[in-house]
Amino acid sequence: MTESVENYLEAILVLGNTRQHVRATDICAHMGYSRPTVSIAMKSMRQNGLITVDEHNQISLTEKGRAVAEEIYERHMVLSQVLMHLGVDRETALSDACKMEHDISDITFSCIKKFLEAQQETR
Amino acid sequence: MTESVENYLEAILVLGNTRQHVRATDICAHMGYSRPTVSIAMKSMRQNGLITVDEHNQISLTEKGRAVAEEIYERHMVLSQVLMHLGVDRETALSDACKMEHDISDITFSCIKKFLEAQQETR
DNA sequence: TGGTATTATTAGTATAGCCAAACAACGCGG
DNA sequence: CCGCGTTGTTTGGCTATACTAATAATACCA
Repeated sequence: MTESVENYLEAILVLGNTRQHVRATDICAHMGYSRPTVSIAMKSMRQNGLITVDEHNQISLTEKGRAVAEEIYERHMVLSQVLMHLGVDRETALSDACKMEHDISDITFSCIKKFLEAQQETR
Repeated sequence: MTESVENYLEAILVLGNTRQHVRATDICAHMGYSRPTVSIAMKSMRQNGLITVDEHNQISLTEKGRAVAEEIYERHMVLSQVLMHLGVDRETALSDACKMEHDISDITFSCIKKFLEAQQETR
């Protein structure tokens, strides 16, 4: 599971929450990539059982794909909230969280999450 | 300045603290890369004014290279300490810090550093 | 029905970063 | 002083990830 695949999955999850259908074009607009780039990424993700594409080119996450997407999305949320808690502005926090989310181990993530929860309790 | 170049610079800095000379072979051993890989990386870093190589193949950081190396090294130290403070074991903290150090913005790093300093004061 | 706009795909290109194999150069020890 | 081990470099290959240009398919509308 590479960083770019994780980002595509997260994008599909997020886009699915704000519209009926997700198509490759929507992902292009969201991520700022060209159509061929997204087309090839979708092909590979399809072959790896992470998404399905129906006859109207509508993209859906498989169970496997959704599991990854949701994990990454949770990391994104937790990490950006922690950074904002430390005083980082929203935009920077979201952007840095997007990079960190792919790199950190489960151990590190769970410790950071615990820290955030402890902070929120004493709020 | 790519992640791999930053890591090479950091390795040269660290190796320079524990031995007289740093050669490409030392970097291979330290980083687990092949000699051709390191050779090509050094060539590019030489051309970019980050290192110099003398007639005995001993590698030195230029002022520019040292500045980057030290900045990355500081990030490595601060980030791993913060993670350990949050309960992450030493090995995981060092390894995750090594990836995070390339990802985060100056803003985020300075906020994390401030947090660590505040924690150390109240220790 | 036929044309236009949108969308998807294919083909080819580029960069980064790694590898192994092969070759070159240097230095030390017999 | 010559050969062998260590070190460095060149060559060529591979994967990942992006791009542009061109083509194909679809979808909608007059």
